Amino acid sequence: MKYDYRKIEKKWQEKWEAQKVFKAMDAKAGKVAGLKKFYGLVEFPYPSGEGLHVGHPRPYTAMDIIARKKRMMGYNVLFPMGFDAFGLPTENYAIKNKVHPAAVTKKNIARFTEQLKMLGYSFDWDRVVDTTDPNYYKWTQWIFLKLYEKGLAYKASMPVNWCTSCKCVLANEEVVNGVCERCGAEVVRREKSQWMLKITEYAQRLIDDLEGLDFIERVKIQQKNWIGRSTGAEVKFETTAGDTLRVFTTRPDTLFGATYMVVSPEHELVKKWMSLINNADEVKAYQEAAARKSDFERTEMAKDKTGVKLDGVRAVNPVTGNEIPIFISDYVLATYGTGAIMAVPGHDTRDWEFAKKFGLPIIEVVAGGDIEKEAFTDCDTGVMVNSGFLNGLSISDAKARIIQWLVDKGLGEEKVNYKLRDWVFSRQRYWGEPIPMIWCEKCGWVPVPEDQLPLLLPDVENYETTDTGESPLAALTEWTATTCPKCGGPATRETDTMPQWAGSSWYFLRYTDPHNDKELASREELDYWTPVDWYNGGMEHTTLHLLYSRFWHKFLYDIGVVPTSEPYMKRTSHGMILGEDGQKMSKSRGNVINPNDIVEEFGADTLRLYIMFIGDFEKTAPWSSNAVKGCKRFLDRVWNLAETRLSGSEDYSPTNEGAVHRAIKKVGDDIDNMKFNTAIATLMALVNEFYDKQPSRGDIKALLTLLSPFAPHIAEELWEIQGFEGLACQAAWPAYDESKTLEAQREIAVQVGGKLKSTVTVPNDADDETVLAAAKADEKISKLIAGKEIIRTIVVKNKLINLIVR
RNA sequence: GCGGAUGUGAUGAAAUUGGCAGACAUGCAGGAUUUAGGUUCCUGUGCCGCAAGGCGUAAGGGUUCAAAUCCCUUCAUCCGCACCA
Repeated sequence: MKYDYRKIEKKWQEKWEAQKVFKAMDAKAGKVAGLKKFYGLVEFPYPSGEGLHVGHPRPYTAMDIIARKKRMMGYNVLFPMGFDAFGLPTENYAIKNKVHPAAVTKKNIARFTEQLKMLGYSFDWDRVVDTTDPNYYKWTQWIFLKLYEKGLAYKASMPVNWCTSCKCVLANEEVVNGVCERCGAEVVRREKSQWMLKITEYAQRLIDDLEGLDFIERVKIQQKNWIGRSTGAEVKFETTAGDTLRVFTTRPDTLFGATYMVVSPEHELVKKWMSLINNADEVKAYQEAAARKSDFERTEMAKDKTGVKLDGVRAVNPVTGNEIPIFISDYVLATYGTGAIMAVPGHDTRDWEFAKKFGLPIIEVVAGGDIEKEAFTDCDTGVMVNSGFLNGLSISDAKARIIQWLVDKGLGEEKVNYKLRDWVFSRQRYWGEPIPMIWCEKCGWVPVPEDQLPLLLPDVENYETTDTGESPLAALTEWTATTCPKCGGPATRETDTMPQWAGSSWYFLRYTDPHNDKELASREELDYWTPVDWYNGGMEHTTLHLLYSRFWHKFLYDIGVVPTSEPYMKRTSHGMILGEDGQKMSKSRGNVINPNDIVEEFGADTLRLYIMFIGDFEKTAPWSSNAVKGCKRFLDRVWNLAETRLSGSEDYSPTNEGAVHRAIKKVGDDIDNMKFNTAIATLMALVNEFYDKQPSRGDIKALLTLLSPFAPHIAEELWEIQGFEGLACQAAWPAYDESKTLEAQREIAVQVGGKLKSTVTVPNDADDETVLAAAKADEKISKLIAGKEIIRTIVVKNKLINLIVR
């Protein structure tokens, strides 16, 4: 009989579904059954119109293998799937084709579901979550109201990132190299009134709590870098205008070397000082030029420092008492620190460049470098000079000393600063969760009462965005016009919607209790299932979704909704799949691989196997059509071994026993460590072994059990042919006997003077004397050491012997 | 510039963490069976050499009985952040 993967795969997918084999038990049932729980999570996809990409199966198959193994080990496993369906591509498609985004979404989800089922994933399909479902986004809105209630959501007018193509604002995290993360269009700065979430309030906890988590190191590092904690001091400088200019510095020790100051072009004090400034026209021109530039342009110009001196206002260095000039310049960012710096050209590269260009004095306050040539920025060596009471101190002592001095004089304090900024949370688009807020002239912003949630997204005629920076919802006057929940007077609704990242910030909680209409999930289910034991997802979400969802989770923990302060115990990340040409897959390059084609030609089991065999799970890997064939060939070989029912007992055969035990150990360990490629190599080697030495019925049973997480359909079919009990996917994961994994005879490498010269075979765990005797008896070795004295012998048990001769 | 990685056959990659480099697969070569062909099964395949043997993990140096693995220098590639005070 032929290995008819089309028939087999469909047959078993239907059986699994009909029998609800992968349904997770709820908390109560799980506790009654006395099972340990395992919550394995993959990032739910955005259901795009293109359908499943070949990149999707990599993380999904990996976690599917892990989930399947956990079930076989007797865990109550929650392995859910859902759809992150709000977002721009669907909206843009809807605009272009004059259909409702909800209809497009429905169609896309149906397609994705079909494709995911085609690959045989063991998702619990009864728990599907769709972020655009009002029963779901009701709770997304509810969380927003809670954030507002606790003062963590606020509306503020500020310069924000504006995507010129999407025509909406972007969060900081969504701007990559000055362009829009999603569409690649230019991002410019616009002053807009936006809903903001105070993620900065959680900055320190988001860093600190990484400590106890089993996240891959690069995720931790990237999050820490993004949050960007730095410690230093805030220092107050009096100005001749009679006010105070505050700066943040990480080098308060260099205060004596501050010879001028720089404020960002947007700094509020500049407006205040304008009447005192003699060169106001020049200053204004510089401000306008800066405002016109995009962030990208501003950084591009960075190499060449520009700026204008504020003629008429000066600051006073608090330690020296000297009056020093103030400049405005692009190189100081309005959004970091206080938007102003004290410039220490002797010990900061940027200040040094600026001082050179403008002919400002450069004073050495830390000895050890040559400030004539360049700024001396080393913080570890060097001794304070030209610094009054700091002279002779080390940098770290000087920091402590000056901070104490500043505190005593009321001129400053120790300060921690973060690069992280608050999360811009409004989008001027249609296809997102409406922000449940109402503007009342009398009462200000008033939240939509909880019992009126969900605030449904109304139907509109036209989803087209406007360049005015308003959401399409703004045109719906009959929807926006409402009454104030507080005073009953006329009021208008907020017309912006939430960003794509809102729905995904808590979806993993909903999976634990997806049909609950009383709360976002019951506390019992949350207590049982959370935190997520293992979450795999893309590196590109490290400073977006992953950070946002940790923030929301911490907030929900603080208000007592969830039982843990962190959502995910373990985070791993997969590498990207490139095209055969080694380039990123894209339609324009024509190197896109469609999973449907592979399944059609080779079957889902082959695709699953190949995508895991392709290489190190964490690394990017190019697609190879040839290697796919190799995996199909392997499954054909498996099929040939077991296509007719074997007779005999279910014991391992004496000849294969060692290999089987070794395979059980290796495959199990490899799955736990996501080394799927070597796990599959082990299975291939085992099959090769079985071609050499006739396997018993028990050998085949072991093979099918180990294979079933990787290639579940063929394993199930052969399991049935062999007449083994139940389903392969419900079989117990086999145990191995350590003593049986060892071979009776060992081949030992024999080195002379550290170079491999021969090998000898000795019994397992042979003692040093036996090995030495065997080595000396070896023909090649005896020749080599003849007439020489062995001055040293090194034996590594079961591995090698090294003879040092003279 | 800062931070993080990575560099092994023709190709994708292994190497129990300092102990026989190249498992497993692809490709290629030869053979067998079958015979109209992305069939199956053997065998070979790091490089030089007829061989004995020698040389090999980006390059160079070091530590060690022993280095792909540890240390130093250099080069290359990738990723993240980027005037962050």
